[in-house]
Amino acid sequence: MARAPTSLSRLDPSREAALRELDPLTVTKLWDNPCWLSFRLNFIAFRFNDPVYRWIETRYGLVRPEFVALYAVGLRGGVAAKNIVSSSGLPKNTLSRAIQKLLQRRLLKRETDPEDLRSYVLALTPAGRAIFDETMPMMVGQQTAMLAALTEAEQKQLCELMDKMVIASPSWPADLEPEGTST
Amino acid sequence: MARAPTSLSRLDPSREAALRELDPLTVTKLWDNPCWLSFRLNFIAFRFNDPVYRWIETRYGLVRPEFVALYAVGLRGGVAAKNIVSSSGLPKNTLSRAIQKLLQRRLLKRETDPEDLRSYVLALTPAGRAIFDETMPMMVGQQTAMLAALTEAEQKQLCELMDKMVIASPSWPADLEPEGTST
DNA sequence: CCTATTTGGTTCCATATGGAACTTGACGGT
DNA sequence: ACCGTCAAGTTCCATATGGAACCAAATAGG
Repeated sequence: MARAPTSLSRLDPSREAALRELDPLTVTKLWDNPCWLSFRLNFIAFRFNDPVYRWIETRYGLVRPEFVALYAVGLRGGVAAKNIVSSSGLPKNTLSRAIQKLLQRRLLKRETDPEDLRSYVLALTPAGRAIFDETMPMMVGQQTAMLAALTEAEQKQLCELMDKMVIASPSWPADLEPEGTST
Repeated sequence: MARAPTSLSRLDPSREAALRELDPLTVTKLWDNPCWLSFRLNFIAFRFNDPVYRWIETRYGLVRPEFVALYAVGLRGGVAAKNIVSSSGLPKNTLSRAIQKLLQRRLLKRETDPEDLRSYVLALTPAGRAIFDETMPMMVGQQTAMLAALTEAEQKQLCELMDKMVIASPSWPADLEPEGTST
């Protein structure tokens, strides 16, 4: 598979239009790149993340890791920082700071976990919940816009395919050998 | 669509296994999150980017924006910095620095573009090409591992669905209104 | 042509980031 | 009960990052 499976297959007019809109290098990365998966993932994710985080930043002054934390707690109250760390991939000190900021701004509250005195159980304050409730429709809206090119059935397919991958993810290599370090 | 279309549908054993492997908050973000698309994209992309960039960093001492530039030029020689900027979403000063570093290390060479004297045409040196040629199989390998959970047909489907989205991308909102700023 | 505006690339500087060390509590083995 | 190891969260500090100003060349428009 030297190029993406859909490399230069059909030259329909909508594709032509897209090619004209996009930078030539972007076109190469998307359609003439053996690593089509990662580039398309990053491309689509970026088109979501970038406007969404900019909106949140200008509207609430919340920087990305802060919103990550707020969103996580909004989605599932009672979590601890470590959960947010392992679900987000952000370093733990970055999240520690983000949580401090949210505590200062009274968007988050926390109390020590009686099960483990090192750990804290996090919850949204009403103010935090208000932000969560306001951002959610915006994010869903962006998602809907991005999925609009697909039919309902295709959206379901996409969801299920990603689902399969996610379920298989524990078996993916998380560390690549530094070369020839075979067992 | 209050949760992901595949929320808690089938409770097959492979899913059970995945649920046990993953942090409970990750599970919530993946399967009980109205914004399933963005989280799954980021999740899968992260599982690719993180090991790949760590490998490159430890092996060649190339940091992410540096490798982004090197890879871009490897994929399509003769591009300029601006192309890399617009295809990667990285800020232009970050890329300027990355390119400087690659020039110093003689992985990249450049000459002023006769068409536009402000601009430079970039190309890989043999040393740069060597790195490109070595990293490519590793990246393709990681991609293959990640796609292994899908059948050939499903891989094709996934590729085509992402293709459709990418083609539609120029019509997605790139800036979200700061609220109620209707036309 | 000459000026006004835009664009490719670089530089400046305040700030965010993340590795590593640290503190305190949990846990396993003896 | 005691010690070594590990894990949750914080702090330290060197470095990366990215907005904004900048320079030089291109392009537009009178």
